[in-house]
Amino acid sequence: MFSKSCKYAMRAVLYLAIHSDAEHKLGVKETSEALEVPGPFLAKLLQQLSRHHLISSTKGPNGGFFLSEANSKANLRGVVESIDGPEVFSSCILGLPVCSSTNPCPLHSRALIYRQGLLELVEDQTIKEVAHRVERQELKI
Amino acid sequence: MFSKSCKYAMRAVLYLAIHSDAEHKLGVKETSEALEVPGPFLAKLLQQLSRHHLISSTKGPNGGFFLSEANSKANLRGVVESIDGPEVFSSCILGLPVCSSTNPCPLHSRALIYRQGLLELVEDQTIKEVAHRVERQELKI
DNA sequence: TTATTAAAAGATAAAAATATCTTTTATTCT
DNA sequence: AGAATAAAAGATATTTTTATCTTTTAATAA
Repeated sequence: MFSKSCKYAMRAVLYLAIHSDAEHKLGVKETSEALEVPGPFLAKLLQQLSRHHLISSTKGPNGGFFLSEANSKANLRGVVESIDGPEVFSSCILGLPVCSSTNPCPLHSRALIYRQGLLELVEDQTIKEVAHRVERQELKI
Repeated sequence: MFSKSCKYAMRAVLYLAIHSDAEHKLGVKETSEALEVPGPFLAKLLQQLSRHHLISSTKGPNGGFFLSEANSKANLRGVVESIDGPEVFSSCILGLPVCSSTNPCPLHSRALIYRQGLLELVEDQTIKEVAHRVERQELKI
């Protein structure tokens, strides 16, 4: 499914959505400890997300990572595509290099449906909305 | 999604379903060349499938891999679970070690739906049925 | 029963993903 | 301006996955 990196990234983004804003930034250390993921590795992922403008960051004292208003109004699709690449939503389920409706693998049409579900999963709610649900329902991330 | 190994395995099983039976067994070489996958690597996968009785094999002259009638009446789920493990259909989409309906991650309920689709994809037709479609519609594998 | 064939098993290697460590750069505060 | 802080960037290490190679075992056929 999604790579370990991608899962770390999604969880980190949700954590930032809940615990950070432009006035309260979070360091890698706090975030990685809260999520129990390797700190230096998460740092790389957050840097990558920041470069792609999916999260925000500043250096120096009181600096750190955070979600801007704009960031939190986006959905998780961008995060997934930034880490695992856009192909996760389109690549052939049998791994064929070319597989399309005109030239399909035997599972193609069914795979389309399943894949649509996957896309909706990360696309039909904003990060902010997911984060709110986590808070209201005390969900784990 | 599925690992490269798993994709190779599914394609090989379909290839065997089409081109082999108890009287016409196929060697690793022919199969790997037809599918353009690394031979020694495919050999390992086929051995594993054979150990799990998802495909059949015999040694010696005229030996090789093939699908028995029983093998081809099964579906692809067993193949996937044999290679990637049963967790592919149940593990948390965010990678949380525990994630259930009583203790869900924020994407849990939606992930259930998508995952159901994935399961149906490999479960609701027999290998034989898929193979027939490949032949009738000249699909690639 | 001997030679041959092909899978099974075991050992090794290469590549990719995951994880860590060090140095540099930007920012803030004193 | 200088010290401190934290991300950015770069280099390195470990683990897992993917791939290959060699030896052994089982089966067939001559």
